[in-house]
Amino acid sequence: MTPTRWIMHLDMDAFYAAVEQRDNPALRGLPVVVGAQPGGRGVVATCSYEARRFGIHSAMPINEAHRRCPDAVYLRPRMAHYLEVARRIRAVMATCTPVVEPISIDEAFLDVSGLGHLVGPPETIGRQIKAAIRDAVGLTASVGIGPNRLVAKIASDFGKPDGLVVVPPEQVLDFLGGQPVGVLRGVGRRTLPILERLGLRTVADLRRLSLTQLQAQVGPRAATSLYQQARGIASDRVGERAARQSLSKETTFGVDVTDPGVLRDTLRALAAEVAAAARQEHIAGRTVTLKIRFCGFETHTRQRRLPRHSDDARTLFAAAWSLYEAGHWQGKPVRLIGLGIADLGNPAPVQSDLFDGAAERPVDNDRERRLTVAVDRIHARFGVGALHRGLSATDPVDPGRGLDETPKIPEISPPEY
DNA sequence: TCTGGGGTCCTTGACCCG
DNA sequence: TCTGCGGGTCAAGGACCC
Repeated sequence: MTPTRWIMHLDMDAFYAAVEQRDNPALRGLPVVVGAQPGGRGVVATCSYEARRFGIHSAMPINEAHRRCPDAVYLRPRMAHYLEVARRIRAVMATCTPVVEPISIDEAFLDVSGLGHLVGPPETIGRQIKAAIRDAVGLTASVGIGPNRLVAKIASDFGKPDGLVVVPPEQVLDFLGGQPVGVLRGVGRRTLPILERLGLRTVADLRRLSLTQLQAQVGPRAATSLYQQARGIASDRVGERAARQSLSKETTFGVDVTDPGVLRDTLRALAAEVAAAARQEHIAGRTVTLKIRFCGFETHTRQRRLPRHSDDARTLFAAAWSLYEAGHWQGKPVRLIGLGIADLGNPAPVQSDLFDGAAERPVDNDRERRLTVAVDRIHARFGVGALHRGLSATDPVDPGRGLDETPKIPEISPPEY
């Protein structure tokens, strides 16, 4: 008989907001919203449980949150600080079990199957790790433990905040059956109304449908996934995260932009960021994607396949800019612009300017560095977002548009969170 | 309500080729 | 030469997640 696997899902409670409340006792007990600043464009990254009582939640437009609770404390995220706290939490997890798979900054799966004879039953393991995290960083975590990832994840959500829920194998069907269908992976804004229209509100309801019936409603892939999840069938593997498939950077303008010069400069800066990140990870992209969003949230993507893998900012920019020009969108107000690479592989040994007709040439790391330094200088001097306010992320090797000139700062607000 | 940023995966349609 | 078909690839969009 196969021994029971015990998979733990650990999720920090209202992580960013909890860190802020921990660091500043004056915020404790108050509604705290971390994300964009009210008045601008942006959303709630996370909020304290006090704020949730006003109906505020993650991903809600920040102005809607402000309408619901104007007296809340609105804070910008301090990502570097949260990452440091997360690093300490990971260190605690690593002392518990070597099999840890971080999912995001504030959650992870742990395989605790082998700890029974060392520590005790799953409840004891969960209690110990929660206490260790509280001792180390002064924050609460919610823990779910079950025979697989699906059950562990739903269990940790179920117990929030500061929860500890253990679901043994024999109770999986009962536990899942009472959950709303929305807890299943893949049931979101689109799929939920389809299921609700069929009168399927709980996972137990979903189990009444055959696989064929489900396929007719949501398509073959989603149906198979939902069919299995509803019966508690899911992976119990915990390990390394899958290799990265793509890498991208995008930015939303404070006010829609029509000036092609601003779009061009922004795209150039994004290409530099993507290239720098790619180089740091020793990867390169064969496919370049331009993402563009107009007013009204009309979003388009355009892709171009390069002759070879590239991590060169000029090559990425040239490809993306050619896609923009080919789109015939000139003059349309742009809300967001982004650049990404996919079809990842190793950087080609010799880079070339694939789109500007230049002969093959080695990577100009120094030029790349100068461009990055230039972006940093603009940010340091005029604040992060200066580029998006319309200040040119101009090529520092171009003396005609030097950084030491007094820049014009158009009345465009910086991008929100 | 008017919606960030960075991802993954899936579906669909166009196109090419045998 | 034309047509149909199926498979592979690519591009675009969408759904979803954190």
